[in-house]
Parts: sequence; C-alpha cells; structure tokens
Amino acid sequence: MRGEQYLRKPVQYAFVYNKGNSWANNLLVMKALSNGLMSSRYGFSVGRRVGKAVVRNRVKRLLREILRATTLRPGWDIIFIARSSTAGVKYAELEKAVKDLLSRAGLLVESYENVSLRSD
RNA sequence: CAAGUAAACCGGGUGGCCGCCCCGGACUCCGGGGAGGAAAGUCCGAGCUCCACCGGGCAGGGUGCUGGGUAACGCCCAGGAGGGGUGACUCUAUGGAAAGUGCCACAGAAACAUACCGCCCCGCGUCAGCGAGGUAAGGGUGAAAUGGUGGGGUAAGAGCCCACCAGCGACUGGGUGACCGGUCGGCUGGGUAAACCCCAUCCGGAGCAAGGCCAAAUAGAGGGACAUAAGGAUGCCCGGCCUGUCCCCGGGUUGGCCGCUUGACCCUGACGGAAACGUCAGGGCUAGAUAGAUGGCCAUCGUCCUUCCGGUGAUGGAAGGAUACAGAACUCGGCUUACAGGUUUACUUGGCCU
RNA sequence: CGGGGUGUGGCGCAGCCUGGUCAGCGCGCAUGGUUUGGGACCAUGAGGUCGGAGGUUCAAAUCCUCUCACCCCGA
Repeated sequence: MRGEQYLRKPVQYAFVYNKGNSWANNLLVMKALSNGLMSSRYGFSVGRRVGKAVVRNRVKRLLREILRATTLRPGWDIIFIARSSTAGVKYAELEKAVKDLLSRAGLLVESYENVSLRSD
C-alpha cells in the first residue's frame, strides 16, 4: 500500500496507540490523534484472535474499501482495531460501525446533503 | 442395477461500474500480468548464503526386509514375507532374542530353571498312611508352561521309536537379492529390542530477520583475557592449519537497494524401461508484496438440495436455500492434514435379463 | 523462521520418566445425619471416550507415530 493516506510504520502505530483518544463499539475500536498535517492517515490492526489469514485479509479489505469511500476531516491519524466479532461480518454492518465511530469522534465529513443528524 | 476397491482430475463461467500491486510504453493515459491443490501444518530432504579451512576419534541423533529411481530423503516404483478381506485390493519402525543385561504384574508349584494335585515302582505298616525314587502324559493357573495330532512302547511315562505337520541345521536347485523349492539329519525348552543394547548406514552449525551494498546517526583514550598463550566449525578430545585476536559493558540507526524469482521449471512429441523415472527434439515465461497487492457492489448462467404444481414415466416449471477447505513472503522435491459438489478410467462381488 | 510447554469428572491439579496391583486428591454437586433453621462438621454416593486416530505389547493415561486445539519464548 502506497500513498500518504496510510499509516505504514510501526513507530507511527505505537505513537497513536499510546497518545490517541479511543472510541469503541461491539465490532471495532478506533484510536485517533491529531497529526498537524493537511490530510488524514489511517491504518488497521487485525489481530490473530479475529481468525485465520483468510478471515483477517477479508476484514482488512472490507475496511480499506469502506475508508476509500469515506471522506475524513483532515489532520488526523486514525487506527481501526478489529475485535474478534468482526469475523465473517457483512460489508453493510462493518460500514455502519465505521461511520458510527467516525461521527461520534467528529471526524466524518458528510458528503450528502440529505443525511442529517437524528433528533429525538 | 446395487454394493465396493484402486487410480487420475476439476474445484465455478460470462459481463458491467469503482479500486489495489508489479512490468512495459507514454507523461498521467494506454497495454500486459496478478494465489493453491493443498499457497496450510512445518514432519523430512535439498539448493542458496555465512560461519577462514582439512582430517580422525568419542558422545549424541536419524533411518532400518530386498532390488531399483532420485540432486537428496524418513519420499516414489517393483518384489519378498507376515496379517486382514469371498474378492478387486489393502496394512506393516518388517535387521538381530544361540553377544550380554533388564523386565514379564495378578494368578500359579514354577515365568527360567521348576513339581502343587497327580501317575508308577520299591521299602515299612493290620489299616489310615509314612519314607526313598522315577515321570512330566492328565488336572489346575496364566497372555504365555518346554513342539502339535495319531500310533507303538512302558511299572508309569517321555521324540524313547514311527508317520504327517511346524521349527532348526547341513547339502542342493532357482533368483541380482529379500526369499522360494527339494533331499537328508539329530529329534528341538518362551516373550519383549516402538526396554537398554548389538549390527549396518547416514548426519558440522545456523538460517533470506541468511548475507551484501548505500545513506543517515553516535562516544568509545571504558573494562577484561592472553605469550609454556588465546581464539577460530557453535557437545568433547586429538593432529594439522590460520590469525594480534577474542569476550563483556556503553552509544547510534530501525531508512533505501540488491538477494527476489529462469527453475533438479512448464507444455507437446519421440525413444529407453515392467514401473518409479531417464534421454533427446520443439515451444513457452507463468505473482513478487513489505502494516504486507490479487478486492468491493451488481446482473446473469451453471451445479446441488428442499418445498409446491403438472405428468404413467422420461422429465418440465416456480419459489427459497447452498456453492467447500483455504491466501504466496528465498526457492524447489516429498509427506501429512482440511475440503461443498462433481467428472473419468480400470477392476471385484452379488442380483436380474438375453 | 526457530525453540519449548500443556491437554485427565463442573473447576484446579497428581499419576506418565520406571506399562499391570490405579484412574486418585482438594473444591464443588446430590442424599442422609447433626441444628429450631442455616453455616460449619460427619457419613455415603454420583460423575472421567485420560484431546483425537492408529500401532507395539498378554496388557497403554503411561511407550511409538501421525494429528487437533491452546499457551509461552527468541530473532
């Protein structure tokens, strides 16, 4: 994976792990830290508890596809950590989980006018 | 037709839209390529790289019927022997127990050197029985008890003698060999080596985070071992050989490039071979990432299952569901394990028809 | 890539090296006793394919081979 939008180095991961704020739901844990750059970068952490190599690759591909279709607020380093319940989850469920975490952290830029915050 | 045995193979297709990695052209758009039969487990064997190098011995470990194949193997092919199956076929760490040591629980007299109940003879005694001896056929125990069955023989018995069978040895015929067959002989006392062991044979260590180059950064005037030495192939020893070296502590970096995919490679054909396999000729290039590419969403067609409808049946239609195991990380050769569903070939047994 | 360990009733463990007499211990569970009742205590009892498959042996939790799952190290 090339390009500026990915976190690639172990030191970068360790920095976000230690210093970042975290949000979580039943599928994912998200850690985010301000990086002072003009763009945001993200990375994934899918541990061995999630499953075998096929399952882990599947989760990472789904996450990459979801983040590719999502516009992020610039200036943040974000790590998504997959919990063991992500094994075998559908695309739509995982997308919902990612959007949930990003909107709670205020990092999501809504790209459609008709989507608005719910009011109760 | 049913049941089964063995072997080989496939393991989704097509088309859109949006993406990822590599290579080539071009200069931000084209063209080409992009997971597996197991890529898995890491159980063996090699290539490759470094440890400067060579030889010998001990220890340690692997393998273990025979012949062949192979770069090599604990793999493969063929054969022998012994089990299993009516059969096709299949399974086997399948050398040695007359080199030595150990172990064989419980039961039983006795598990390696023996005699409990018995049987027989002799002596003593009125009897009951007692004493000395012979015997291992019968009983009993056990997983296993000193070849088996039958006959002769005897006081009772015993390979004591005979026939057949099993085993052992010698001679001999066949086979490269494991072994197989024949003749003769004296008649012959367990098991365990996946217990130690003996014999034969093989094995140096580490691993692509090997190893090399470039860039960046830092602090070594630190401590120790050494000359009748120390160190060097990394369990120990010896002989040669090489060298001012080796160890500890402290400090810096955690970037990039090479290795990195042309190889005991793949396909086709011919020839040799019983086969594994080999030789030759022609053609082909078939992933190369590094937080780690090969994906996401659809449409449609396959295949299978269930339900419903029509039908004598072959089978047709509709709806729903399922579509496995699993993801390259230096590269090969094997082994093992996982796997929805399906295809083909050969053979065996049984039933029915002609 | 390399190395090591564990798996035995519901839970935690022993037994394995040296095969048999052996599947045992503690907690827990059930029943009964004791108590006005409960706890504690006492007695009795149930409960285990020894992770799985195959082999060696007369005999395997134990020996051997293959395999599954989990855990821990080192580079």
